[in-house]
Amino acid sequence: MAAVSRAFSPGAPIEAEKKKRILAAAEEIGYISPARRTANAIAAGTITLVSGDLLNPFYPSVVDALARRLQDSGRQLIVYALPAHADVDLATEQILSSRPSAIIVTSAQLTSRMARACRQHHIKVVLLNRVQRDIRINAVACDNYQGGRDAGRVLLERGHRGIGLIGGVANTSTHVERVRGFRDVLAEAGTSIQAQASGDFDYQRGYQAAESLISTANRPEAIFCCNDIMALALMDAARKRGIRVPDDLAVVGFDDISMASWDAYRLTTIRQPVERMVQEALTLIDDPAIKPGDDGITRMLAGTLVRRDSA
Amino acid sequence: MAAVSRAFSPGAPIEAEKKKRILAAAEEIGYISPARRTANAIAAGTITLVSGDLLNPFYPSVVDALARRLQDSGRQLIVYALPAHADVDLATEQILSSRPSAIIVTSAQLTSRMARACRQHHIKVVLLNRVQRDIRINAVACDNYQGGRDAGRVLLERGHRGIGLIGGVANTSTHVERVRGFRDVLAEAGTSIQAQASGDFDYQRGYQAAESLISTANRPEAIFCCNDIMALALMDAARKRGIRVPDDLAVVGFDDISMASWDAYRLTTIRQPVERMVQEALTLIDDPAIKPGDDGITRMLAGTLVRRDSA
DNA sequence: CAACCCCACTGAAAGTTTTTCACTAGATCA
DNA sequence: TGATCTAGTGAAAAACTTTCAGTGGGGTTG
Repeated sequence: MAAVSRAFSPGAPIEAEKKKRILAAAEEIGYISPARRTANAIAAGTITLVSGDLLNPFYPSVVDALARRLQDSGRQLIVYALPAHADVDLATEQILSSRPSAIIVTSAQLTSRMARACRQHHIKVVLLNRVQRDIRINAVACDNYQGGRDAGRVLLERGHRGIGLIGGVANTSTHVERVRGFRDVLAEAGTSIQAQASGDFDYQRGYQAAESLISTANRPEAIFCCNDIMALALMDAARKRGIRVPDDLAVVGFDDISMASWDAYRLTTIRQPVERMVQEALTLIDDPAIKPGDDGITRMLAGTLVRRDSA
Repeated sequence: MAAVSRAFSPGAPIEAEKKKRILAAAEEIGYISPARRTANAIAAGTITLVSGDLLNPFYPSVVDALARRLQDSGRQLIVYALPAHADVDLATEQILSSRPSAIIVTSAQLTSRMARACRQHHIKVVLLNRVQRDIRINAVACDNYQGGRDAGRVLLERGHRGIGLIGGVANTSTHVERVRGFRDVLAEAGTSIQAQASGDFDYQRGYQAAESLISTANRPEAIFCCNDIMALALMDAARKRGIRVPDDLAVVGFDDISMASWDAYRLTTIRQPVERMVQEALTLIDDPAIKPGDDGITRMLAGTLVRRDSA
């Protein structure tokens, strides 16, 4: 049928109504036009990474690890950079238009609309370094709760009282879980968070949050920062005021970005196993037993406490 | 002819020799199979970035800027991560197999073999932050020579004698030009580089190079580092030895990565105009007057001296 | 107001490309 | 050594796209 061919050729002259009916019928019987077939074949070797925050050094390390692994298996990595704090909806159309075999979302909020669209198109989705309870979706993350506990334990061990917290973006699992673990371990020791500020997971805001915490009369003796960038900002803010780390102020971060090991900081932090997280994400994607429509599987990997000099 | 169809279908059973003859004949008469036509159409909206050093924070800022711009024009960014110091040849096959409309190479050595292959396939290539004299190819770069001069001028202005240099990877234009500009401006002032070490453009090696320079009896009063990461390493090494910056040692870097502005460093550096470099690269790619086979056009953009506290 | 033209859309038919099928020749293995 | 397998083949069938010659509004002109 000529009309069918026309329905599948973008720009061909065909009545919108008829085209819609043809497309619907095609969907029904599972017909795929040859053009789409080749497009699918190409896209099969392609994985899209959607990242919201490439300027935080943690995420480039993810991009790097992912790109290398995909290259090893002859596949390609498409990178989408979202504006900070944006959810994925904005780019849904564009991301789906390339019909990748899978999408990895990191540092960004997935929406149920997008999740539905991906299921419909049989595209696997894996959240990396995020877990979302509102949507049933595959996810790989570091055990943020345990990491938060470890951070708390380090600070308690050293006998600190007056413990503060610099949080990240409130509605992210990375923030929520880390804080929950931290708070729980303090509670078990009969204490609690004395002062708290939000640093939005970035340096500038982290710096502001740090200042607000350490400029008060009874400033905390120890502060847990929900990621390393904010911890480094805190250390910078402390240095500026002549507050010595760790003597006057103990600092623990989370991620173990490369700067954390630099001499200027020597930050004690929880290392996320980036390589293994990427590997797990690809395992979820490559496992044929896991279907795009399946319920969410969450793979939790343990972080490692890295003791340096800041706590 | 069935054989023709098979010649164009990857994986179809056909003798290699026959396939080659068919493809050659097709090339001759300008025949393109429908499958390849759709493949080309898809690839037209795609640009491949080949990067050698995503772990240096300068390059993620390039990825970010590039991804955003491409998204705005409805295109996609494929990222290839090369092992450090590798040339592009390793990945040539894989990179070309996706037939992107253009390739942007940053922080990696292009080979003439790859350049030839791209020309053959009508794929535009732009070098970003690199210039190669051995190959006629389009390039966009910051004016590294002028940047080197600016760095030298800053150190001379402050009356420093005993000026040192920490270089990057020796055979890169970024290293060569920056050093040349730096050396020239010193020579014009009747002085020269007193001590020099190579830091390979990365933190660890930069740290080692820094130690070798500042642990000598008559250590330099001022050091120019060919990129920011090495400058930060130098500052860390200096701090460890109790050498105060800028009082005992002035430091100038190059790039203006985000950490350079952090309170721990406040590094004086030459800012590369990343956004404009990316924009220029895309202009070169999108300008239909510039053909893939053309001689290399080099667009040089001025860097900006950013004076902070380190010099 | 009717004749005319233009245009988007169409099915039939022609053209093109892919897939299937039946077969062959060489490689592999018990 | 014979059975079996595999990669490769042309012919034919099937699938798909493009061309072509309408067709029937909707507007425009005489």
